Amino acid sequence: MAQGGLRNSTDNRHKLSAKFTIDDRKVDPAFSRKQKIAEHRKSLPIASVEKRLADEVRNNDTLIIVGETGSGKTTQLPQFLFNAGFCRDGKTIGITQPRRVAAVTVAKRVAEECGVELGQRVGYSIRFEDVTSGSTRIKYMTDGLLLREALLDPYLSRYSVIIVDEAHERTVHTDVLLGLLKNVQKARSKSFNDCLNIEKKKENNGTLSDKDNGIFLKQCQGRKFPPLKLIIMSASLDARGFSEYFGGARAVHIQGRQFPVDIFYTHHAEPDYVDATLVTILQIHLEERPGDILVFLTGQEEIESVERLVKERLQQLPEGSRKLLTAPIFSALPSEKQMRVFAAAPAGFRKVILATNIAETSVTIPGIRYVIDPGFVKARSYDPVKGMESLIIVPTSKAQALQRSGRAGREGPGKCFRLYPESEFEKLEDSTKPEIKRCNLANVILQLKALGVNDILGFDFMEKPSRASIVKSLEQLFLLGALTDECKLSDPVGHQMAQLPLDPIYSRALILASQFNCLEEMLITVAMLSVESIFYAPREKLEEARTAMKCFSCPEGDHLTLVNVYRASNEFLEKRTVGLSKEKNEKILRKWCKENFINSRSLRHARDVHSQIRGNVEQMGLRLASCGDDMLQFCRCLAASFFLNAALKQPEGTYRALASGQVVHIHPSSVLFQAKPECIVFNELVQTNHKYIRNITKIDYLCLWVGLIDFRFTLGEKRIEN
DNA sequence: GAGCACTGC
Repeated sequence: MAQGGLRNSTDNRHKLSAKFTIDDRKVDPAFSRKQKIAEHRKSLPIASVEKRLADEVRNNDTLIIVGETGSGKTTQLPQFLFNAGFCRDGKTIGITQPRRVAAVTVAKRVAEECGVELGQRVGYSIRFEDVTSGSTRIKYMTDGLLLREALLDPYLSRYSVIIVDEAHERTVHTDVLLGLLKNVQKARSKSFNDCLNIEKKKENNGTLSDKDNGIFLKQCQGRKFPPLKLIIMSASLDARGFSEYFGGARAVHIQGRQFPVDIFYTHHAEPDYVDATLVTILQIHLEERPGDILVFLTGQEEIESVERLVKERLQQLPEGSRKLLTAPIFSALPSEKQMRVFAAAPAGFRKVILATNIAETSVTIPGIRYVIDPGFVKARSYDPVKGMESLIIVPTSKAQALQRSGRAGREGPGKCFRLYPESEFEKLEDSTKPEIKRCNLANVILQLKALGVNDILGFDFMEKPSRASIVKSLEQLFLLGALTDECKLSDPVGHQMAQLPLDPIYSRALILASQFNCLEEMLITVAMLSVESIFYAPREKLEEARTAMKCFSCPEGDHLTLVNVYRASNEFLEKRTVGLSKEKNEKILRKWCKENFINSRSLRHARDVHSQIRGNVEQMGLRLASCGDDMLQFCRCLAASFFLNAALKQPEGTYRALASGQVVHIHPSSVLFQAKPECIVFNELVQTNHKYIRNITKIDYLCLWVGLIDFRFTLGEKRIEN
């Protein structure tokens, strides 16, 4: 099997692959591809420790693996465990990823390496897409999806091993999952030991006490669960936190394969990092050897302004030095435009990619040799007292700076220019604050309650959110009717809300809408509110975009405007695409979106969410009716669901949010930006330059009270039932 | 007068 011996060093890898490239011409391409894959697998740093790793997993119920970039841990470890017999008895190895793309691409790669069809032995499962079957033994999935699975199968009984990958990113889902897995692991070992004891007793004297029987039935339901093996994989060098959390679990380190990256710092702090960025881009372009540049900026506005400035400065250079192309990338950019960053620059040209932190982890761009890191990031934080989120620009952490510089060493040696002095680097936080400590917890709490965790304040989080934050979210859930006076999930409202993959306030709106006879409209509304920016207005076509938006705009506000967009897209599809293939359909819809300045990725996502949620509410038996032209009915329902987000106009034209008393401004993207009605409900409050409220609908002041009374009535009803 | 990045049976 190991022909030519196992070689790990980078040099050998290059020699081997070069040799096989030449041989390709003579042999069957499929065969040579197989050979190449086999050689690649053997060359990975992790390959030489296959047996050791399998032993470690066999001997430790929990294992922390620190694997540097390029170690091959994500693709190889599940295969090693499969080969070592961890899937006997039809059990599955589950690997979670924070992002959908990663789950899909890794699963495809591993299926190919195993030489099996995707969805058979190797598969993936993400929202809207399940490519697994009864024979799937290696299953890649998003961490959010595994959390949802736990609602149905609290012991996660089909899994023998669960691998939590990219745990260092510390997303909310990862953190909740870690706490949950810790409990599942405990419960499964207990059930296993109890079963063993009971079986021993049976063998010895054939009698069982009632207590034993109770445990046997309750915990094992007639079968014993084998202990759950847990593997936490992280790319951060510090495994201590994970190890301590899992009771001093063993940690192993796997070397990576990265090319060296030289780090440069400035001598002094830069007063204007945008200007410093500009100077550095041009300096690299004029003085360094060929290779593309990746620049990390904080947001769309900054990216667009740097792009403009680069173009201006280039005009001042001699003609021969102007061969520099800019390519922006950020999440809200339509996919067609995002694709431009992946296209190679024409011969003689250098490409400079201006990116948000989307390029830190989510997308990998080939050809990068230089990274410019001004050292800032736009981050979300949450103030539980004000109930307000904010998006503010803050310095990166050390780990983030490291991740960014690593982007220059994917294909060869690179350089990273940090636009701050080395002394400043030392002052940075080691790692970014986990998301769970800076977001609204209503959703997390609802999920935990549904999983049977009643004492949220006592839940064993790796890093516990503040008491204030937990209490605020409990209060919000109570006000929405999801929790009873005893802080238990209410029946049926709380259980229904937990079942819906939506923000609790949206779930509540859907349940109310079935009583207001406008569930059809509310379904569309929450689907559209659940996705990122439906409208896309590039700076250079702002006027055109505004005109396009007017066609959909509804005087009542943004919610019904979104409904109009959704319905218009539906009508368009029904008229134009009868009998066309799915691909043609997609294409023609993308064209329609472009003409109407709508982000087709967002609309597509909203359509997926809509069809999923419609299935959910139908299953719950909610009444799917339309209010037709009776806008008042819809607005009353909005008022009743979003009463926590009501605001009143003040004499100066600003608004006061009723729940928190804060002064807020209508976001300029709202159709009501100029109309300024007296009484409104809003979808979200986010502080950027101002405290902005987004997605707003005008309501009658009376509606708000009627809504509140309706709400109290239903709450009262619920109490009586309880 | 303006939108970091992810995710959900």
